[in-house]
Amino acid sequence: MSIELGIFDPLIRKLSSGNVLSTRAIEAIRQLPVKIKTVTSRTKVVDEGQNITDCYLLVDGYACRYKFTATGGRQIVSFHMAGDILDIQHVLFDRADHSVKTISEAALAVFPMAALRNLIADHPDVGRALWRDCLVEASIFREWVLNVGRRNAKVRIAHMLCEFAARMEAAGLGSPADFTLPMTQEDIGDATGLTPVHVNRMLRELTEEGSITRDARRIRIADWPRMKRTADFSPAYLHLFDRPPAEDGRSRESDYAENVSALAR
Amino acid sequence: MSIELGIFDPLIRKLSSGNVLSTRAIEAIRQLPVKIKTVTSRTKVVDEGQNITDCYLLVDGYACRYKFTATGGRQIVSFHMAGDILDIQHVLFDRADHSVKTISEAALAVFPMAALRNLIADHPDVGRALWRDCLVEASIFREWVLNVGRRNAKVRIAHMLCEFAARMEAAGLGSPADFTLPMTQEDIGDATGLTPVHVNRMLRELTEEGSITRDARRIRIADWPRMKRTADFSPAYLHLFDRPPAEDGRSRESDYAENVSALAR
DNA sequence: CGTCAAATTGACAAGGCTCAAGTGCCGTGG
DNA sequence: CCACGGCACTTGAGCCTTGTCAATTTGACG
Repeated sequence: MSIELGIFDPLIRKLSSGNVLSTRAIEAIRQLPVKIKTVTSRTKVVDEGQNITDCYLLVDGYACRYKFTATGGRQIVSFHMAGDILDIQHVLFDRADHSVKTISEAALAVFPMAALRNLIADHPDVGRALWRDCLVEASIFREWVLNVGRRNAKVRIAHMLCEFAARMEAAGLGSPADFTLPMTQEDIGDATGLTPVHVNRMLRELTEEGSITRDARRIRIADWPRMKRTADFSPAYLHLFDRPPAEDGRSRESDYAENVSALAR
Repeated sequence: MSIELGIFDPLIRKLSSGNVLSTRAIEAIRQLPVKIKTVTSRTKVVDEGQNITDCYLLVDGYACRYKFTATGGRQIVSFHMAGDILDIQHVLFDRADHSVKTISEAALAVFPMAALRNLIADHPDVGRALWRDCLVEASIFREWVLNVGRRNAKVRIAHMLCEFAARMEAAGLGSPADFTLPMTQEDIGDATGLTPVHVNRMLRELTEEGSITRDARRIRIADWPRMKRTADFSPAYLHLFDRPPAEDGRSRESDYAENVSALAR
């Protein structure tokens, strides 16, 4: 993939699902004054407490957001992939309430937050699309609270893997049949509130059951229907196939994609 | 409190913090065509999977949002108080991904979601304020993931109580010295991912240490500084005292309240 | 071929859950 | 006014899921 050409395509793709973006707005996004930065794995992008002036769009690779307890426990609160803005909340906040780092080699598009604010002021539909994206993220956070709060270790890990796979497919980065997931077992533990040791035990069980396969430190979902069942996973909360709500009283009849993948079933 | 007069005041108060709302916008909010509904405790307001056409503003009392696992485990993902819109995400979603119910007697202001959409289209500052409010909520969800994922039972419960107290003070509903919290021990368990039995044991410990007092099924925070310490609670993630970010390149010098309460320290 | 991070495995400990049996408070009906 | 019923709260005993600690193996890469 040529980085120069399609930097904003995954973002635009995402913002256009569940929303209608004007071609003017799409053009304005493409005109954002970006610099491309390529970084190694485990590079910190945002630091908790920091004042934010730049906006980071993940163009390639993977990242996560995380927080710490006073005793040093780390909790990953979300994973990110191409097309995700890593610090969108700083459009309206001045200070970071959590940190962000890459979990693989990654390419980032950096531009001034002020440019994004101006773009939103000129194009309300972009603001609406970004707001919607934040609402999807909030829905995912709710599911994570449920996941960590009420599911046991195996289900919890399986659910996290399913969600990541579903989001990757939705982002056009692969199909569940042949996923390889980028995170380490420690990352999985930090995301699910478990120790890496116990993650390892549960991954072994999932492997023995035939739900996943593992080689070269990469996890692959081998049996999606089975995995989905053990994971208690139903992707409605990702709002991937929602229609845009009617703008006002009138209901809007669009040729909205009935393109419901295997994931949604 | 006269319900007829001040229905929207807590909401407007909240939206005006960290944002500048025009007087026109405030007037438009006050003109929303509402019906007041008073309901008993444990009344369902929104049901998962439901199509949403109405918007519910909590005027008085308390509510929570929750989800279930396949095995029937309930997880509360947030608590709400006067001034909170209970289903704001349905401005942009057509389908509820979780349920909402009251946890006390409550008064609700109901109006068509379409009216809110029109209001936002006419007043971008209202949209921005609501977006910001959703971002604060997302930040709270992140903290809950951390809380449930990485803190032990006692700290977890203490943290949840501190957060609720801080939000109540910010909403003008009392000061930490004399809070009474509305939720049952089962609610606390469902919010923290614990069983009610274990919640009871931890509350006893917190009581014996002098952090809280309890009578007539109400919990009161007795020693705020101590409680804050055991809870690992620092309220930055609530974004209560953030300044509004500069709209564009220019930095904005407003007489923004330096009114930092005991909670922030 | 040495180094380092990630993964793996075992033995043991413990935090939190389950089950079970109460107690206390409060509203309701007789 | 009192008895009853229901719900929330309490408490104890034993178990189980997950954590802790420690040692070892594997794989990637210079």
